[in-house]
Order: sequence, then structure tokens, then C-alpha cells
Amino acid sequence: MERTLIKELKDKIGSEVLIGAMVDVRRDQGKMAFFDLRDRTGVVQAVVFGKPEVLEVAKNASPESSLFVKGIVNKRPEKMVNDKVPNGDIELEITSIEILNQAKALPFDLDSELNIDTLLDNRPITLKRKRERAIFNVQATITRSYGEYMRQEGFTEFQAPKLVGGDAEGGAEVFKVGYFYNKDAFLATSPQLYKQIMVGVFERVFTFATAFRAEKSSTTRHLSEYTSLDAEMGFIKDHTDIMRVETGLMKYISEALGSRNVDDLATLNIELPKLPEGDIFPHMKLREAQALIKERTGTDKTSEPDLEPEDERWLCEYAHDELGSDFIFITHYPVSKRPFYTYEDESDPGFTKSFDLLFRGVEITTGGQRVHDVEMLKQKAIAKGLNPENFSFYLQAFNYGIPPHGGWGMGLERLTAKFCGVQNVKEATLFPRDMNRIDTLLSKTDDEGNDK
RNA sequence: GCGGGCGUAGCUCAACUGGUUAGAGCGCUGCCCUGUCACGGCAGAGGUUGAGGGUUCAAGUCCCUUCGCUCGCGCCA
Repeated sequence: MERTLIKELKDKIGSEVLIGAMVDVRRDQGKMAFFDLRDRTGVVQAVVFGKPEVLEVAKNASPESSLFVKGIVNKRPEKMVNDKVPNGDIELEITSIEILNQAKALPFDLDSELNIDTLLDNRPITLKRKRERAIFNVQATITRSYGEYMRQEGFTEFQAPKLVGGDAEGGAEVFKVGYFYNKDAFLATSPQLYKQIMVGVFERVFTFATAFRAEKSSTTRHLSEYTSLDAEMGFIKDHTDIMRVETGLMKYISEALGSRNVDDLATLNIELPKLPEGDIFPHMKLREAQALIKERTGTDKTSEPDLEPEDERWLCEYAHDELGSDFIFITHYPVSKRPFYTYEDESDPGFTKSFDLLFRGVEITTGGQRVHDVEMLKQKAIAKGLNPENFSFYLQAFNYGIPPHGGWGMGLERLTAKFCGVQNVKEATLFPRDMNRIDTLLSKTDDEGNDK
């Protein structure tokens, strides 16, 4: 018999079907038993009665066991209709159960509150939770719609290397790899220099980059390994061209979530972000933001070169309450705070055509226009204490006509966390790594490969 | 790296200023239940209070060391 999906059952009333499903819960009732069965398309109640031999099998169908279940799809009697659950008007009258893989007793209730440590130490189990499935369904829509939107805007997807011969940003803590003969190699902290090279090839490019940071950070928004949604585009007038594309992207993602993830949004009890009219989110220079903070809160941070997390939270509240937007761009960070390739604004010396995008209290993007003149680029590198010779591979692109360009890097996990309203970015990461956490898939071995 | 907090049953948490035998809910085990939907009822098992040391007549509770986790900051996406 062909397998029927649970979402199709309502059209098969009266017929016998085979479903493949996992046990959400079982409710024993003496000589009968109820199941909530779940497959990738939904949940349905199934019932065993009047069949002692099936009931005997049912007793071993523990929660999370996977089953093939045959049964007749019935309309529920009027008194048994439950409009509070999906498929509450039908049920499957079980004729046989085949246990494909019996689950052990779960170490905790799947849908109860768990500490983050328990949540992360038991990922193969906890990812099955309704809440976790909702979070990663949302993430899947984010990555899918990111690709859709970027292609629609003429961007070509490319893959950047993760093993690199140096640190692109010249500052971030890197993971060193001991393998290459006579050369130092590192895990990439960003696809930055490669995506700039690719602008000379495809003009507009994007990638899902894995980035590695060896920073000794212990916060709710840092990971040792994260996914950066990177984009870079040529022939720009200035950084606002990039901000405009990113605004369109965030609106596209938000709409996609609204149409494709209705159930997940309900599960997470979250609302889609407030989006303002216009083709570009509210934006202000860093100094304007600091002046505003001083004026409104009395806290003077106008001599700081950057925003503190507290300031980012305040600005997001301000944008939400007074500008009708959950997103706000902050532009014109000082040259001292940005990498060597960042374009200095001729009309505002000392400050750059760069931006951060803040979303619900957190920085989710850094971007900006890049220097495209090779001599200026070398000078900027030297001014940051870097040796241009170490960048000769990258600099070739600039000798051969790379147009004015710029782009952004966006933290996928931070974005997911903020869309989903979860507190810690690790909850928006399937298998998070930080200073203390890395999962061990195989038994530990010594240098000779023997089990310890 | 710096600063705060936490560590008690499989999970989530109690245990007032130190004071009998460390409790609850859920889960687990056994029995009962033909309309449940987080089913319900009865009975039961389960703890070196993270580890080590100290103070005290007495330590889950106070002190020191150590391990683990977590939150904030720096840094960043």
C-alpha cells in the first residue's frame, strides 16, 4: 500500500490508508488507546479499539517511536470533534501497527521548559521539539528567501574558501590550521576579500559563508562558527545603494515568513517585524545617534567611536516606537573602527561610507562601500599596520578594473534569533559551537586512533 | 580576558535567619480504566545536594579550592 501523508487524510474519509509517522503522545485507556501521530505534514489522532492483538503492539509504541500504521480514516462523531487541535474532526481507526524503531523513554518531556544547557547537550532529541522545529523552519525560509531575492536582483551565488592564507580583517581572532607546508593557514573569518574579487567577475554576488571566529566571547550573540549571508555588488553610487537592496531583502524575507510559516509564527508566539514605508529603512549617522541618545537619556557617549550593546537596544526601541520600524541603519563609523578596505566619505573626512543594520536590539549586519582604487587601498592597509604584499593575490582584482562596489555580511543565526524572539543565538543554531561546546559524534580516540 | 549568578531525583524547581529521615510536579515501574486529546485513578522505585577541603554540637544552606554552566562587558555578525 502507498504511504499517505497526514495532510491528505481529510480527503480519504472511509478508505483504508497507510501512514508513516512518529508518536507524539500515547494515551492508554484500558482496552483502547489513543495516539497523536505526526509526520512532516501534520498531526492526527489515531485510535485502537476492539483489537487486542493491535493493542498489544500499541503498548510498545512509545513516544517518538517511528511506525507504519494502517487504518480507516473516519469522521469523528460529533461529540468527539475537537476544534482546538489540527485534524480534530477526523481520526484514524487503526487496523495494524508496525514499529519501525522503538524509542526509549525520553530523558525529559519534549515540550516542557528546558535550561539552555539541557537543550544544547541533547540536540538530537531537543531538535524534535515543536518549538525547535518552528525555529529552524523559520531559518529555512530565511535562507530560501535570501537566495530567491538575491537571484531576483541579479546576484550570482558563489562559494568562498574556508581555508585561507591569512586573516581578511586583520584583527579578528583566528583558528590556525597546521597543515600547509611552510605557510600559515587559518579558518576563514569572512568571505570578504573573495567576494570583492568576485565583483570583478559577476558584478553582483552572494553566498552562504561559514565563518569562524576564535574570540573568547561568552555572550548570547556570539558563536565560534556561524553562517554569514554575504553579498557584494558593483557599480554603486555609494553605500545607500547597498542599504536599499538590503531593505528590500528584509522586507522580502518578512513577507515570505508571513505567508509560508503561519503555524511556526503561532508556535513561537511571535509577530513579524514592523516595516516602514519607503525603499530604505530609517538611517542616521553614528554621531547623530549618539547626539540623540545624549538628548533623550542624558548619557553622553558622543566621544565613543562605536555603539555599545545598550545603545543598540535603545536605538531599536526608538526606531520601533517613533519611526515605525524594527530595523534601523547606523552609518558613518569612524575610519579607526573599520577595516582598511572601507571607503572614507570625501564629504565627511574621518568617517566611512559604512553601516550597521540593527534589528530588535542587535547588530545583524555590517556593510559599506569598499575602496576600489588600488593605490588608496594599499595606503589604507599600511595605515592599519598591514603589509600590502601580504594581500597581493587580492590586489590583482583592483589592477584590472574592479568597479566601485560594496556589500554586507549578515549573521544568519542572529537574524533567526531576532525573528523568532529567542534570547540566545545558540537556540537559533542547530549545533552551536562556542569556547566550551563542541559535540562529539564518535568516541574519543588517542593519537593512534584507538578508543580511549 | 574581566564582573555577576547558578549547580539539589531523568527533567523543571522547593527546602525561612545553619537544626530531625532533603520535598513537589512531570517522567519512570506495577495495577485499574471503551472516548481520551499534555486523559484519569491507585501503589511504588528513584538523591554521596557537581567535586575536594574547612568552620560548627549540627552544613543543601557559611568559608576556601576546583570543575561545569549561565548572564553582562570588551570584541563582533
